[in-house]
Amino acid sequence: MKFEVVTIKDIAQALGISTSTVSRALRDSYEISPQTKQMVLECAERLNYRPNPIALSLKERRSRSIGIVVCEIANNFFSQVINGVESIAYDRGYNVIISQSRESCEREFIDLQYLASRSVDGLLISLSTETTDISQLKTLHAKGLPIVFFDRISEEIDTHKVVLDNFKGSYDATEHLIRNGHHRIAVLTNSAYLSITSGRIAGFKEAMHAHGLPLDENYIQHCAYGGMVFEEVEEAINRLLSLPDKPDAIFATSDKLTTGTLKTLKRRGIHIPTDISIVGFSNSEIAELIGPPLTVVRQPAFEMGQVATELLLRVIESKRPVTQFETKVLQPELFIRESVLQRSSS
Amino acid sequence: MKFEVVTIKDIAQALGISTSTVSRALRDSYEISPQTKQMVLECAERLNYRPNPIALSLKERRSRSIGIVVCEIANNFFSQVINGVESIAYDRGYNVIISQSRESCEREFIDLQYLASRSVDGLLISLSTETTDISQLKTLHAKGLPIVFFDRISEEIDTHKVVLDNFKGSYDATEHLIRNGHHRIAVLTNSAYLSITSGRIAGFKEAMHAHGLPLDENYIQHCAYGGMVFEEVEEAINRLLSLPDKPDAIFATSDKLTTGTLKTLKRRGIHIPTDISIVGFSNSEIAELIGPPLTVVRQPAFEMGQVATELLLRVIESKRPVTQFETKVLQPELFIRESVLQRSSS
DNA sequence: TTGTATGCGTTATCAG
DNA sequence: CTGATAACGCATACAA
Repeated sequence: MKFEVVTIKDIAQALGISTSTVSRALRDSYEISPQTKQMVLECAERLNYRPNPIALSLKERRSRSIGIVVCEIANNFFSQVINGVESIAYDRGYNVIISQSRESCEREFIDLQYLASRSVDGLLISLSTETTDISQLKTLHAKGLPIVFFDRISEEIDTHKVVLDNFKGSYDATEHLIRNGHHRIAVLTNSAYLSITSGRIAGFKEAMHAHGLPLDENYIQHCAYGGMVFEEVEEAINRLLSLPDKPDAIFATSDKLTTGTLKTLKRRGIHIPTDISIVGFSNSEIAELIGPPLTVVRQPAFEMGQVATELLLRVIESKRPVTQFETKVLQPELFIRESVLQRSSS
Repeated sequence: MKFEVVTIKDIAQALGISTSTVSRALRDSYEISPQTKQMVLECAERLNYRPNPIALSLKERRSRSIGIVVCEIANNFFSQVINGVESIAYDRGYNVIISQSRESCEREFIDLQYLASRSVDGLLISLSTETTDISQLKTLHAKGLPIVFFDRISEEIDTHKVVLDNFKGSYDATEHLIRNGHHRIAVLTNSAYLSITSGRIAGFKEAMHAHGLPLDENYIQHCAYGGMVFEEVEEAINRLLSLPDKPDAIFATSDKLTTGTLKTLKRRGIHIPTDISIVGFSNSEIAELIGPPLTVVRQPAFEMGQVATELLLRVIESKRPVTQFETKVLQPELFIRESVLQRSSS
């Protein structure tokens, strides 16, 4: 009951020639006569022949496919990255195999194992929140698997990286709040172990410092699962709102955290920006649809996917082992909208 | 520079036994002595042996992977479906290969070709808006590839199908608007060629009819790309709002169309529900975050993915060709919220 | 209980 | 110019 497929052998048989001749004719080898080529091509067309990539992969030890591991595809930032990846990969004849870690290092481990065994020619990865041990990636990389990190990177592996200027994104967002008269700015951010977190916190702190504002560590809340679990956001916000000196603005440092913040505030009946001002990293349409259109830090996700893929394919297709690696830094953009209350500036 | 992998041969060599013995030991065959098994297993562990699925696929003509084609992953409905699919597939030892058609039949064609050549053991598909010719799918199905349609199906192929009760979803949504005193209800819907569209329109019409309300075809607007192109939604809404007898409510029949509607209204400064009431199919959080939380028809997307996968695996793993196919109908749920203005009922 | 030989679809090498 | 053969990694029918 398996479905029969036309192979090179069928063509050979139909034409009474050898498989090697067929193979060469199909690959347009110079050592095949025009007539034979013609004949084979026609027959292949007629029988609706399709080369079997599995057999090819086995033989060539390459699959013309690249793997991408993200924490979640139901996240605008990552789905935009994937679109960017596909836009480049398809043009270059590569297929993209998508895996989600769902922020679990266990799932990430399984995904990687699968992709590796699936003979992907290269790997794009943005680490899961949980990941602390990247020995598996190191092993794969050491074995020669080209890897490009994007967004959530690891410094422990020397390879191409594509990141956002997290510091600047946060600095700008924070400064925007400060300029509008906010002093008690809270930050909702990812696990401190994620590469993106430190830059984002540093940008925030630096902006506060530059404007002579005090820092209160209670105003910095981490969400272990980056907001994938809604309750953690809710609890973090609740902690912030029950501080003796309640914040007058919240800065959420990721798409998911921004959404979670909005959801929590909505549920609690807290109005933006009259009750509290909000700014967040966000690539989703939500930002535009929320009460007053939300001021957001927009990440060039599509471009990040493209750049990462370009780098990866460059490594994959280079003859010699690549030893010089770059870290590309992309610039986020602050879209200023009405979600920040303009107070009398101090 | 390719990365060397441990094969069954390496184990055999290391142990001075034959590859077949190793193979059998690894598969825990009854004809291998416990000592040998032990030895092989230990050695495999030590050498970090990983079976090569490519070789397996080639040999067994199966890949233990299933393909899923959706129009877009950046769509909550579909990403939830995918999560449902993965939840079942992983437990049963199958991997899921995700493809997006981006509502283009050309991309869909390429995706299918890829998945088929990739020897997926089965296929889950929700057709693209553009697709009218399903001969490729028919061919694949005729060749024995198990296929399960979900959401956007085709009646032209006799196989398992999982759909939503589109009629009921629309009927309920429309009736909810009517009960709140709305008479001039407009519908924003997908291409008439999509399987889901007719049921959704029929449910709307039937509700209107049951409540003795007149039908005006001008109130029914189709979006050729189902809202994937924002402009088409904008234009459709503009057409509706410039009708001599402006609608007092809009019913959007898909996640994407609901979002597009909200975005357009926001941009035009039209307020919900004071200026116009809105109800829509939606699985995204947006519904909860929008101005007044939006009344929505929620589709059991995760469940749909699960059910479709169960059916597909049943076909894949059945020994005899399956001839009896079912069509499962899942029930949507109407979440009533404040997005509909309560008028004095007529 | 274990080893040998064959084939899955393809291409590369080596002979003609 | 074309054909036979081996090899990619694995499982299995057959032999021992």
